[in-house]
Amino acid sequence: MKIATWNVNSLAIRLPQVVEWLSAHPVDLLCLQELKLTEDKFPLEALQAAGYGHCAVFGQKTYNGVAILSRHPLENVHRNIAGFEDEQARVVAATVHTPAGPLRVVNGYFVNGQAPGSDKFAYKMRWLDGLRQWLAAEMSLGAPLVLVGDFNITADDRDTHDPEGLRETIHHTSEEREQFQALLSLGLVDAFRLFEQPEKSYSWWDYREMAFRRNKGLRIDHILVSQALQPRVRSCVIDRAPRKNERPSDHTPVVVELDLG
DNA sequence: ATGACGGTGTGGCACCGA
Repeated sequence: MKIATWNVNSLAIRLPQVVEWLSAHPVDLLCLQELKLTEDKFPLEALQAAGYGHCAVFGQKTYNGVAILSRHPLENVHRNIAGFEDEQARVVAATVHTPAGPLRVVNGYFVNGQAPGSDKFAYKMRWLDGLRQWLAAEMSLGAPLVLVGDFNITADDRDTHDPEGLRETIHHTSEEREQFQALLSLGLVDAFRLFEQPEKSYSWWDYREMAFRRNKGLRIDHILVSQALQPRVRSCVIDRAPRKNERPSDHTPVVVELDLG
C-alpha cells in the first residue's frame, strides 16, 4: 500500500499535474492539501477517470481544503477535528480496508501560524492541542493510523536549510517542535526518518529568489505512522520532480510504502 | 529589505501562504 501527501496550492490550477503524477505514481491513496475550492468544484470525474473513484473531500472557498483520493472504498469519513470548533477546512479522515485489516488515515493542512506571538500563532497552538486530543481518541480505537499532511513545522534542524538564521521563527519555534514531539508521544513515528535520507531533504521551497534551484527549503510535509506499523514501512521518499514542473506547487509529494500483506 | 512569487477574489489591489 502506497500513500502520498501533496499540498497542491490550488487543485484547480494543479489538476493536470496531479493526474500526470498519479499516472506515473499510481499510489493507493493521495492526500491533498490547499485545494482552495469548494466541494461542488472538486474535479471528481477527472480523478475517477484516473482510477481514484473514492474521494473524501472537505472543501472551502479560496483557502484551505483537503481531500483523500483513493483507489479503494473509504469508510467513516470525518471532517475537521472532533471537539474543536473550526471555521477552516483543514482535516479529513477516512478508513481504508487492507489485507491486514482497517487502516485509519488522517490528512491535515496544519495552521501556518504567521509569526510567534501573533493571533494566528495562538490559533496554531490551540489547533494542535485539539488535533492531539482527538488523535489520542482515534488511536485508542485500536486500528493502525497514518497521519499525513502539511504540518507547517520543521521537526528539527535537519528539516531546514538555515537552522541558525531561522531559529525560533515560524515553522522553527520550540513550541511548534514540542507539538510535533507531542504527536510522536501519542505513539507515532516519523516514517521519513526511519531511513537514511539525502542531506538537505526538503518538501517545500519558496517561489521567490530561486529557492528551489538553490535548495533553500524546508521539510514541513510529513508522514507519521503508528508504532504498530513501523516494521511494515518499506520506504519513505520525497519526490522532488513535480517542483520542476511549469507552474509548480511550492510543495512536492512525500510517499510512504507499507507492506500490509 | 513587512519585499520577492503565486493563488484567489470581483480586483484595478489586498490578503494569504511559509
